[in-house]
Amino acid sequence: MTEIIKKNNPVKQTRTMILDVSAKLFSQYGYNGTVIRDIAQALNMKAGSLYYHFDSKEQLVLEVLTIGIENIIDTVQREVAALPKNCSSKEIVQAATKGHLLALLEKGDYTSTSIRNLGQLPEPVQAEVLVIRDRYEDMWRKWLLDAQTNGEIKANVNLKVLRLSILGVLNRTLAWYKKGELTIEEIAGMQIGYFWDGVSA
Amino acid sequence: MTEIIKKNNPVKQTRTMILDVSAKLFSQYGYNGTVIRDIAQALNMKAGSLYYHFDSKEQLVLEVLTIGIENIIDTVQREVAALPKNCSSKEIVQAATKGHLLALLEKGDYTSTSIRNLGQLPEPVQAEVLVIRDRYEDMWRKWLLDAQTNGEIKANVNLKVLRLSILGVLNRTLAWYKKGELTIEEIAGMQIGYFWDGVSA
DNA sequence: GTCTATAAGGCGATAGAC
DNA sequence: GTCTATCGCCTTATAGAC
Repeated sequence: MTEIIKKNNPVKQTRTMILDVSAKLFSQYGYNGTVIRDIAQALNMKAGSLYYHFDSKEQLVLEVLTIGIENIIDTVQREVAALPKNCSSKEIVQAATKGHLLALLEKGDYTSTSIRNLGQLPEPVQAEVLVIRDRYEDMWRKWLLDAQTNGEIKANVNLKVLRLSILGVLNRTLAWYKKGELTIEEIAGMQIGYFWDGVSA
Repeated sequence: MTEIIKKNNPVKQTRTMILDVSAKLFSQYGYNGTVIRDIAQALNMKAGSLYYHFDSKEQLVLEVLTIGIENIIDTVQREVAALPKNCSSKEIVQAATKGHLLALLEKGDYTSTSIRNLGQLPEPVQAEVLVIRDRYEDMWRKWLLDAQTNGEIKANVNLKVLRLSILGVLNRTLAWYKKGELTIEEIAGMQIGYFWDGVSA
């Protein structure tokens, strides 16, 4: 089923390729649905060999998740940092949205596992991931609070529900996005547009 | 871990209690993370006994998922049917939203499995569930098209992205909803309010 | 209907050869 | 670094007693 990719990538380090394949399989079949033998087979290796690079399956998934979330944070921060000074809150939120979707949909194997299945992972993994995720949500808390403070967002809007709704829309995009139909920029523009300006005539 | 519930429910049929417990465990730990022994233990039964009621684990999860989606459809249709004639599209969408969240958050064990983990289930199960889910999405397609046709939704809004975004917000609510903070009606009102009228001042 | 017992195979992980 | 071989445990499912 899963093609063998090791021989086609003689440059990449084995450790990195194990992470890539693990991310892909975890993302597709879940943590409990992915077995060490599948990961090894996709790399044309034997199961036992992976334990030279990783202590356990649990450590492997934790590393995949950590890379995924930090990837989102980096991409979002880069998009926001590229904005001109004195831009509006809407522009910041739009840039953050684009960054979030870019990381999620283009390098999605690493990120989607934590979004779809965090609750099914071993407890210690959940705890570590939640620390990083909370750091990320703090960034959104700040942007939305700024927007309400400076008057761009109505005073009676519940910022917690708004933040969770925006991130909900973005994360759920994973469930239906198909490459080639709409660009990520187009989707980001529509999604924030609907929240910001509404859809009513 | 999971409490034993059989003796406390002498009335309910065993088959129904197996479904209830399975839904709860599948929803929490996923299909591959839930083992037959856990389901049996929660009912103070032995694993082998379940096979008197169900042919296989696969058939069991299929039944849970089918009940879940049909539960959403029924609840949504009831909420919409309770509206007065000649109501606006916004009222219909709001009622559907309330119904969706009611089914999802209050009887969520049955519904959340298919939303969180459909892609990780056995192929035949996925195929059957998608048929019912598509029937449900057709209802939303119609309501949103009506809304755009009668002028309530701006002509340039992409209805597909809007539908997937709305359902995305609703389904993702599972990931953060906590009983007691906000009522389901309040959340439904905010979420559709943000989409419909926007949040900008 | 539920039990005990067990089949038949899959799982994560380890040890030691190369 | 990767292999072979295997340990000990867990998994779904079945057979037959009660």
